[in-house]
Amino acid sequence: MQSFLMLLREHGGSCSPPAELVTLAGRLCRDLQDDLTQVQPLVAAVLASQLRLHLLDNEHVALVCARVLVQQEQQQAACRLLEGCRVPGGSKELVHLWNDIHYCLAMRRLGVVTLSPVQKFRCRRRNPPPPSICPEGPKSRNFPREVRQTLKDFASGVSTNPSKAERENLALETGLTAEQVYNWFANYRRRQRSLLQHMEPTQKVVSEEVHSAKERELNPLHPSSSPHGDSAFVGRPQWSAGHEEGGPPGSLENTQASWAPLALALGFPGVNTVSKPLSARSLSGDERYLEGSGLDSATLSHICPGPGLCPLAAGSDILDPSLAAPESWLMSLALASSKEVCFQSGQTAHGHILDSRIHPSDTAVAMSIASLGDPSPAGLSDPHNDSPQSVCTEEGPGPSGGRSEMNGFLVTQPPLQACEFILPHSLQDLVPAPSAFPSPVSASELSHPLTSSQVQWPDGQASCDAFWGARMLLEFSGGSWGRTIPGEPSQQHGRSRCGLTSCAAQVTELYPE
DNA sequence: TGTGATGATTGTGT
DNA sequence: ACACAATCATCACA
Repeated sequence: MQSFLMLLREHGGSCSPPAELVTLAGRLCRDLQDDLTQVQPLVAAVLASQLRLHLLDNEHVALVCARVLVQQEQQQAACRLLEGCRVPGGSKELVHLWNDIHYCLAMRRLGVVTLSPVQKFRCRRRNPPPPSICPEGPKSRNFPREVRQTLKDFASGVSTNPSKAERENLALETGLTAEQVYNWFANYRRRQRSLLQHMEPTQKVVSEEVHSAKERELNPLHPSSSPHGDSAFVGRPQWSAGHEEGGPPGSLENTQASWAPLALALGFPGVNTVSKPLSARSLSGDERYLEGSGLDSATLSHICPGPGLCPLAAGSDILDPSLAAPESWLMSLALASSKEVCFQSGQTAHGHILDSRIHPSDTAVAMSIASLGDPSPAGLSDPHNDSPQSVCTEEGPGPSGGRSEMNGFLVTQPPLQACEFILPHSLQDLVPAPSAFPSPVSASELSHPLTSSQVQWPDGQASCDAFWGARMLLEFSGGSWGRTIPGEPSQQHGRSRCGLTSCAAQVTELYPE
């Protein structure tokens, strides 16, 4: 201290201090910053010196001098000091002190001894730190819009529960830390759950449907098994337990596939089911396949010829026998394996064929709607115009140009490959495999949620498959699904996120020529 | 200024 | 290490 004071006197008249003097002042202030009484002579000498502006450019010197001024009730002088210094790169501690000074002034003005967090925040907003100590200016605490969009896209398209590797990738992609990515998804999951709880009525409708579907499986004669038993679902395809009677599962004539098992597989209540560890296996794949699909071995041999088809290779405890719908069961199966499952679930009442593929090992979600009847690049013409029975209804006006936006998802590339196998609802309903499928549209093209008006909803008599396709599109895009049936007071609607971890799905709705 | 959204932190349980 | 709930602090917006 003494040597510093001597050195300061020596160079007091010069226009710039030697580096040694500044370094010494900084070190003294850093070492003595917790003892303002001891450092007071230094502060007095610095503030009285012509070299003070140079010395105050040192963070520690400025901090100590401002603190001493505050201690002496000279808040305004402390603020002028902080405004006058030029600390390279700024200083968090100086900003902190700046804020503390203004909290103090605000408390005096308000006659209170403490400020609420909001009051502090508004105090900071009214008194932003000067560029001298915060050159970059106040920055938003929120992540940039693009970053949040990236995270949202991943959450709605791939998984709300990314693996460590996925989080690290996202961190690289967004410039966040892996911890921030982790926090974001934790908050996201929590807030989605909270949101769903607030949407209790909707959730209730869906869960009731799940319940009644299970009941119908157990007891086909149960009153609720009537397709018209629930006004909320009038006109909606229903699942019946046709395969329980030993026959093929659900022919189109007398049975319609169920939403409920699909909901289980797609992530309504079933998210946990699908995301359980895949290691535990108690049944062989064959056993599981038979048990889960409800299909007999003859049917199996008919539907399992395709390369890459996994069912017999993958048994897993994640499979819930209640997921008896072939589609949902296969989806579970695909998750249990690391291979691709491709299945085509049948033809709808309007001749629509829904093809679905699951690519568990792919982290991207791709999906497309294709029109085999219109393979032109235009692909954008509406294939549904030829289907007068199809109705496209919505709860309100969709976004302008919504239809064409939907068309934007119609595949414009020529069909590429043959489908690998067909899973009919019954052997009688077996539909000849289309010769080709289009390639999927990149997930990035689904970066915004679709609306109900942007997918083709089949009419109320159509098979579940077409509903499923439409709904999957909405859900994979992060949108909610909704459908109003003309003449019916109630709506079908819901919101869910696909719970397919590290899984990509392609849903292709095809129209035979 | 009130309010809802958002990011982070902490504590608990597995 | 992770999931989760509760909570806090911060922020944008009406």
